[in-house]
Amino acid sequence: MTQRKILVTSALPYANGSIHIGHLVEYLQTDIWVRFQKMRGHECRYVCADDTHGTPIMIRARQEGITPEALIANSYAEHTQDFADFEIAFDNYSSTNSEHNRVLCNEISAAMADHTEWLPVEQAYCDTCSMFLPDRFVRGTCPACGLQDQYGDSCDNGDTYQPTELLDPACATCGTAPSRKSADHLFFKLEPFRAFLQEWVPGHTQQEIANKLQEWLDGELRPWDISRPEPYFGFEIPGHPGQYFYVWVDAPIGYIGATREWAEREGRDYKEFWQSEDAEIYHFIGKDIVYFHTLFWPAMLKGAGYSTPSSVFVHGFLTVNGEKMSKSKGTFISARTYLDNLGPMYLRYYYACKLGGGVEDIDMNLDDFIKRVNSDLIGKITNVASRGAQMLYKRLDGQLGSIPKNGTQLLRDAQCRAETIAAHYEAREYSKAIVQIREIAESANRYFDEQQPWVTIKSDPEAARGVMTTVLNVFRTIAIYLKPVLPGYVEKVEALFIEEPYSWDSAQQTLENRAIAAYTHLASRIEHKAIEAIIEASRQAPLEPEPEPEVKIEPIADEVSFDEFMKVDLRVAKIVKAEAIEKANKLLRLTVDLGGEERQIIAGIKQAYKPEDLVGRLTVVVANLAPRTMKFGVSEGMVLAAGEGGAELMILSPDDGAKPGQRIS
RNA sequence: GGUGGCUUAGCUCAGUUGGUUAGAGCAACGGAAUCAUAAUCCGUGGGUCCGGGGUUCGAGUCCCUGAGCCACUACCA
Repeated sequence: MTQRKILVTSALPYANGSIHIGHLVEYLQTDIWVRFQKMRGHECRYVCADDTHGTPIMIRARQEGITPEALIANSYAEHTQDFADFEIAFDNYSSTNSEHNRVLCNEISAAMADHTEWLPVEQAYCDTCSMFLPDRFVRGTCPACGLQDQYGDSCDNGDTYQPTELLDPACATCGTAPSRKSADHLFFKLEPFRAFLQEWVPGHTQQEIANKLQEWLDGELRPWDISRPEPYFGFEIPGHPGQYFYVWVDAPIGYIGATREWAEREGRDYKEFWQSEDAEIYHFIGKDIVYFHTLFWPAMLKGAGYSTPSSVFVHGFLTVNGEKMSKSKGTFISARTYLDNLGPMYLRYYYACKLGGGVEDIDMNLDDFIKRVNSDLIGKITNVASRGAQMLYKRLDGQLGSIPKNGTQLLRDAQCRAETIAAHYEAREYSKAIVQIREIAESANRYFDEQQPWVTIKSDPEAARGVMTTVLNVFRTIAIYLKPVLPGYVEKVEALFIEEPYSWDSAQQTLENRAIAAYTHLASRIEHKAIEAIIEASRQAPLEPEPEPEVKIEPIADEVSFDEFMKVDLRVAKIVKAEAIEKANKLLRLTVDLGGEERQIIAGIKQAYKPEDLVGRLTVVVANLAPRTMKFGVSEGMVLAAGEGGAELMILSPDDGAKPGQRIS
């Protein structure tokens, strides 16, 4: 077989949070694939890095009173430790905030110069917040139709416009009127790559993904804004002080940066992988970042004269017990919490059992997790070694004999599966590989039972030795097939047989007439209490992990005079009718009594309140707000509520005694 | 509402381009075994393949339609 040269990446974890078992689906899927390729004798390099730039890192560091550099250093230490403890073996784990990466960003943007251009963008700028306001952060009146309080780029009637054309614009955060400020932004022109992408996508992504991408490719490919003005934590663009590369530019370039760092350390050239016909490049990613990896990224590489990915492998998300990971249910499990209670092999084995080559979500049912591991990995697989090796060591001097006639077929059957299993690994159909492996273990257990060596050892020890020799050779074959999934476990197997690290071809050898080492315990069952401890610890874990910070406390708005305040007419209202708007995800249609007058109000509180729970309640509404025409009718007021939105919304209630229609002042 | 995806045994999942009687593991039940850190083996039961229609000699598989769930997206004045 010719040796392939393969570069593999996993998506870069953001330096603003801990690794959790959802992330691990990807890193374990990738690690298994890489280990498999290495066992096959190919040159396969696995690189990754912390993704360190962008606004959230900047804000978080500010909150913690440390520099962004200190923040990402902490994250780096934590992430690399978690990965190492899960037996994830990177050839290099870097950081996007490295000098290598900065140099590459500059080189690549220079190489792409024909495809990029600086265009002045007049953008809203908030002096209070000292930042440019993205479209969504500006609200105002539509210049085309006069609708009030619209987003910065389009209104509900479908008119589109520039944020700067908006009448009465206001910063969505602090409410002050933004000024207009012009800044140059760097744009990457994607449209010229349409033909390339049309051709590239189908052969380099999974079918499902290609279908989805076709939607995008059928539409307009707008230029991509790839710079951000300061303040921004990232790489400043050469020759453009105060301008930074957008985080989604330097993140994927981080793949190259990590390769370059590795190459330098090893005395190699990163171009062997990134500017060569001979090498293959594979990106493992989650389905949430398909867009960046299959449109912008290949186009960027193409434009800058680099190799484009051989394939982008997309996987689904992890659910736990059939639903999204949840902090309150204790299923938001960090890598560290898991490791505090269980060894990495169990999760590696379980994910391997569940993973296929598609983009479907996988579910980790904790009950199933325990059963699957205990019955397959311990009961079936490890038991083969345990019952064979212990008897041989204790009662037959630990000496393997020859494979007897009754064992040749069994062993040959196990060995013959090598290419089938290899094909499954190659196609990332790990669950199918595991099924094969489990079948081998079953056949070995069956053989052991049929031959009854525990009986024959008394009358014909050499017959028993032959059975043990067969069973242990079969087990050894299983271990070789399992090595990409369970590297730590298989190291113990290599020690048991006193051998060098296995390659895929090792499965074709037969061990006869030689000694084995004393059997050491390979794996224990998962105890229920370990799972309970994990759940309990996850429930109590600090609420730090995933998305942005926590509760955002907005700055107090600018002072208003009493007269100005009195312009807002707040009234006690009684909700007399409430119904869900079928076609909307978040909206309820309320009818409120304002003391003799009934109004219809459309409120975005569907996810937080059931209509029937609202009927009869008193609450507070803005009564003199201009009516707003929506898709589902006119909303004649606004119900006041606090909270982050979604299900996290709390509407206001007056104390007992308030009457509908009374003014609040 | 739009787009894409999913729905097969109590649980987790296989089911090639349509082709005998729809499979596996776990769980359940019955039995055997006692070498193995309670681990094994044999057997049994268990299914409206989400519902409805259609194409076909033949549909879990293809087409239409409905429902439920998931993701992205729109609606929060």
